[in-house]
Amino acid sequence: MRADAKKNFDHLLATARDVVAEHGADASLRDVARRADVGLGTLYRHFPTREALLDALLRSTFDELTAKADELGKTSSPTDALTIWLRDCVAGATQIRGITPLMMTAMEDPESALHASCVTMRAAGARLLARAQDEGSAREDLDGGDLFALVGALAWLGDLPATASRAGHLLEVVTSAVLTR
Amino acid sequence: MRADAKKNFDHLLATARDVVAEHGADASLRDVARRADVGLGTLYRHFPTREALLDALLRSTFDELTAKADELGKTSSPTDALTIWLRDCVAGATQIRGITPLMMTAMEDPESALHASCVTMRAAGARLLARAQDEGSAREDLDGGDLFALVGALAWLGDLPATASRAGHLLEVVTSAVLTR
DNA sequence: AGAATAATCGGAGCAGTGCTCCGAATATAT
DNA sequence: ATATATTCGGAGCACTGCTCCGATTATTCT
Repeated sequence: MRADAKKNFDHLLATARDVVAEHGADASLRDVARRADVGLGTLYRHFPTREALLDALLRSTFDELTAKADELGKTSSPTDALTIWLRDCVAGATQIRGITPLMMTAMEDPESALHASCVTMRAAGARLLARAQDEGSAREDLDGGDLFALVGALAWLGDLPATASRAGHLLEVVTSAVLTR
Repeated sequence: MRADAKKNFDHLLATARDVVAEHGADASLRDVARRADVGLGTLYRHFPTREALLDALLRSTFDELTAKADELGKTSSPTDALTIWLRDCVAGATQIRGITPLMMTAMEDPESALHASCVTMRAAGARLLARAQDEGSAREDLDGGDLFALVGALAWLGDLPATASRAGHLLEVVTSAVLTR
């Protein structure tokens, strides 16, 4: 990678973080390029799709979440592990406003740049869920996809002004529905 | 209202129903006007905002839902009433793909054409919830807004291809969390 | 009936979007 | 210093929501 290319890449990423923090996941890509003092073509070469850009912004968060799932699976009780991980997961997805629809869509689209991260996270959650189910402390009629859907829905509520303030409480309610004791 | 105006109004509404069924709530309004063989200005005069158009499409459904809530409040047990109404409510909101974000936003914006309908529905749900709470069969730490949020989130899941098939089941899970026995 | 009027129509126009494409600029290798 | 391969940047296309206003037409009045 050429030196100037890397410079632009890094600068774009940093600028994108700001712009996305302000305007959410549907932020204008033109705006990102403008504020990074870079041509639109440059942005699109480094990040061919919006998903690619968002993936670059979220990759570290997502990796931490899957790592944390595995760690919790060893150090905490099945119930605690699920509770904590669900909370962190929702918090992670709430990092970027408006990303939940993209994540859910990416689940079914192998071409999406977000696909891999999402599938990995779903699997990590599924392991925690299975552990709790084996112990008898989680509903049997749920799978990893269901858990992911619930996380997405709760993160979605956290994004909306009308429901953001209650999202935390609703997370508790839903968690209590997943757990059987 | 002039005769030609009424003709266009009705025709626009019918066309909008088709287009929205195909492309969801973010359908191109230009497209609606085109397919109705009507100028763009005509569409915007009859329906100044997208919300106004969607409200016209959903008004009857919403009215039926609030009516049904009141009826269920008299004829069914608190538990049954809530269960049935939640199901119908989600089904109603799933009628138009992508309308849930608009509904949630409308809750907080008195200017929105959808505001009135949404507030009325929330109130209807709140009454059913309160009845169940009085009987001790619903969680005490929920209010009408929470119920509305949960309905919205479930309808949202019903809209997404990745989760649509499990939305029905997740509705059961959430319902069981709202009800305490 | 014919004319005056007021309501309605329809689309040009503006500012914005995502995305592509390619000539110009430039970093790197020779 | 020259040649080459990469990278740059923005013009351009097709679309969007939305406004505005001259032309058209239904209705009313004489």
